[in-house]
Amino acid sequence: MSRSVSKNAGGYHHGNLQAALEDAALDLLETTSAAKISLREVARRAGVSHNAPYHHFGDRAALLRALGVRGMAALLAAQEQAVAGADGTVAKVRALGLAYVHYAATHPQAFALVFDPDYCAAGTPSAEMAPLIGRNEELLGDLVGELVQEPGYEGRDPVALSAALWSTVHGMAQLITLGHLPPEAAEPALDALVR
Amino acid sequence: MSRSVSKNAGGYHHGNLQAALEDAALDLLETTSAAKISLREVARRAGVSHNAPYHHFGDRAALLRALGVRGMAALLAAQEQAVAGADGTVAKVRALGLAYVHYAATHPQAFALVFDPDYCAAGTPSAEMAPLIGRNEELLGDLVGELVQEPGYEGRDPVALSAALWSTVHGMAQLITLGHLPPEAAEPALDALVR
DNA sequence: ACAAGAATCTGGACACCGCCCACATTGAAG
DNA sequence: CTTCAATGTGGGCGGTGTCCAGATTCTTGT
Repeated sequence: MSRSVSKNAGGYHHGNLQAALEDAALDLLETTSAAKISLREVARRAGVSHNAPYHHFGDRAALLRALGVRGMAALLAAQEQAVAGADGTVAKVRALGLAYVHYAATHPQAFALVFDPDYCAAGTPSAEMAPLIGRNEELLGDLVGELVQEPGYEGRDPVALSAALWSTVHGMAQLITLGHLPPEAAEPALDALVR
Repeated sequence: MSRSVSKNAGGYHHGNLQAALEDAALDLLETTSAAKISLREVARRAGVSHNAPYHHFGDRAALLRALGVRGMAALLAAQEQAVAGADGTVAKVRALGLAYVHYAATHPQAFALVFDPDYCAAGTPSAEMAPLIGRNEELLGDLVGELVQEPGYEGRDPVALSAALWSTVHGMAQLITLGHLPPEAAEPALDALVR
C-alpha cells in the first residue's frame, strides 16, 4: 500500500515530488534497510527520471535524513501518547519505555535509520532533528524528575537514572529488532529497573 | 599502521591473501563504517587485483562477516578478561558491563559491524559466530545466576535481570558511540542498576 | 497579456562498485 | 615430470551516485 500525500497530474512537472519521493522511500524502508535504498529506485517508484530527486534533496543522504526526521517524530509522538495515556509517574515511565521498544519492533528499519551514524546520527543533528531530540530528552528528563520524588526512588541521581533508562530501553529496542531478545522480554526486563 | 599477519613474497601468488585482506579491511574499519568499505579498495590495499578476494570470500558480505567474527571475539575476550580481573560478583558484573561499553567506545565501527543486521546479525548466526554468542550469553548468565543469590538481589528473576543488564549495557554502548551520552555517563548509569 | 527568469524535469556522461567470465600462473600430488 | 586444483589476472556487464547541458513549465513583474 502506497501513501496518499503524493500526487501527479501527469504533466512535465510532478507537482509534489518532494513528498512523493519521501513516501516512495518510506515504503521501501518498510522492507529494506536504509543502506540498500537507492535513489534511482526511489525515483523509478515516483515515476520520474533518475535526476529529478536532486532538485529536492542535495544528495542521497539528505533524502535518508529527511526520512530519519519523520521516524524520530513518530518515535517521539508514540512516547508522548503513551505517557499521556498512563496514570502515575511510574506507570508513565514504563509506558514511555514500552512505546519506545514497540516503535522499534514495528518499524525496525526506520528506527535503525534514526540512529544510523552514516546518516541521521552523524555529527551535530540537523536543524529539524535537533528540536525533536530536545523534546524527547525533556520528556524523559521531566518524568525522571518526578520519579525521583516518588517513594522508593528518593535521592537517586536523576541524570544517571535518565541515562540508565534511555540506555536500557534503547538497548532492548536494538536487541529485540536484531532477534537477540524476544519481544516479550521487554516488559519484565524493564520491571527490573522500574517497578 | 598496518597489521603484521599478512606477507607477500612478491610473486604471482600472495601466500596469505585471506589474512591480508582481513587485515586491510580491519584497518579501513577503524576509520570507515562497514557499509562504505569496498571490496575493490581492500584488494588495492592488499596489492592484488580487484578479483582476487573472490577466491577467499564468496562475496563482499562474507568478508565483512569475517571481520564481525573477529570483532565479536575481541568483545567477548574483553569481557572475560574484565570479569577475571574483578573480585566479587557485583564487581564482576560491573566490570563486564564497563568492558562491553569500553570496547564499543574504542572500536565503534567494529562494534557496529558485529550488530549490523545487513551483515553479521542477519538471520541465524554463522557457524563461527554462534559459539561466541553462546559463550557470551553463558558468561553473563552464570554471573547473573550468582548475582541473584547475593544480598539485595535475592528472588530476582535471573532471566529478566540478564536481559535488563545486556540491554542497558548495549544501549549505553550504542548511545555513547553515537555521542548521545558522554562516556563518563556509563559508570553512574550502570550503578543505577547494579550497586 | 506577455516577456523574462526561476524552478523543475530530462537524458547523457563519468567514475566507482559488486560480481561473472575466460585465461594465466603456480604449487603440490600422482 | 606431468597433471590438476588453487590462486592470481584483466575484461566486461549492469547498477549506482553525482555532475552537466538542455528542455519544459510555473511564476512574477510590467
